[in-house]
Amino acid sequence: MQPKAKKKAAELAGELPAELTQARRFGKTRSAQSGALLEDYVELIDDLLTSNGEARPTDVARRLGVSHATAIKTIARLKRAGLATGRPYRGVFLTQEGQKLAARVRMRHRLVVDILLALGVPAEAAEADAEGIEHHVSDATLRAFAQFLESRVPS
Amino acid sequence: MQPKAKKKAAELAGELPAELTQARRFGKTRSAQSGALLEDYVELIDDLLTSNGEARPTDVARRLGVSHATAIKTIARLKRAGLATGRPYRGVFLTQEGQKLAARVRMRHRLVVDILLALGVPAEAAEADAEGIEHHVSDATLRAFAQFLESRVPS
DNA sequence: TATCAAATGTAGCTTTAGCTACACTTCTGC
DNA sequence: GCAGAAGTGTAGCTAAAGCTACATTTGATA
Ligand SMILES: [Mn+2]
Ligand SMILES: [Mn+2]
Ligand SMILES: [Mn+2]
Ligand SMILES: [Mn+2]
Repeated sequence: MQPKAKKKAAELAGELPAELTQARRFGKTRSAQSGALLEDYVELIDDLLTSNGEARPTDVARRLGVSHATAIKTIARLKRAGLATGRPYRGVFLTQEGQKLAARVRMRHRLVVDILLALGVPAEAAEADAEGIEHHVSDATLRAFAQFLESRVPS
Repeated sequence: MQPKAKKKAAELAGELPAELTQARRFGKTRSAQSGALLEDYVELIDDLLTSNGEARPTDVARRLGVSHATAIKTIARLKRAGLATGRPYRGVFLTQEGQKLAARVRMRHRLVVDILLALGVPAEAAEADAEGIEHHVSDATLRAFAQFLESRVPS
């Protein structure tokens, strides 16, 4: 049904099929995406705990721009995932694991914003785009970003 | 329930509430994400049409690493959105709108990969991360990327 | 031309993420 | 101490994106 001549040649040459490579990349993107929401929640809850001493579902909801019912359901998912704790009507807290994740996520967020600014992206666009981009930056890419920023003349 | 003194001062100073700004950013990220899958499908279908002359659901599925049933359902969504056409058992094609989107998406994808490479990200990480990052790059950021690459010494 | 493998499509299930509407606590102010 | 507002939680809906299992169509080939 399809011409296979070239494909066979490539496989014989030891390359792994391009389709598999592409499928693996898309798969990585999908799993990064499935963690993105939890990352944002954890980062935000940590912010609220630091600045307010408490993190209430309503505050989380307002900052994210979703209904409080949605926020509460996602917070339940955080608890199931072992990232958060808290008793009914008593606010949300982070487990140790949640705190570790929050720290990593915040660091990565800052680094992404800094890179965008260094590339000349306007401040508001940098902040807005970083909110989505951050979840798709691998460790290897993160290292490259850090090194690039270090190697710059600091202002 | 919360101390409001500082907040009121900021509002009186003419700043719009930080919560709203943050909520708007998260909202942008959510809508970018909801378009991401369609963008990848359209780009991939265009690839297949160019290289094979046809785009079959099975090929789309294999390249994306999902089941053919999933691919078919998403392709139905593309048709509903006016991006694709095609009759049962006869392959998928792109509408004019779909072709225009594919062109934009491919250009943006290349630019993101190029920027990552320019920043010293290893090739495979650049390709993999770009697959997710691309969907969160605004026009303003895209312009900054293009300008940054132009202003480089070309090798 | 009849067969049969591959491709395509359909059905039905799960999880996630959003919403509105309603019910129940908590806490503040009087 | 109580009333009412604010916050929290639950129920029930939709749509997306994934899956497996099964049914149907196409088309290559014997
Ligand atoms: Mn984010
Ligand atoms: Mn963030
Ligand atoms: Mn992509
Ligand atoms: Mn792409």
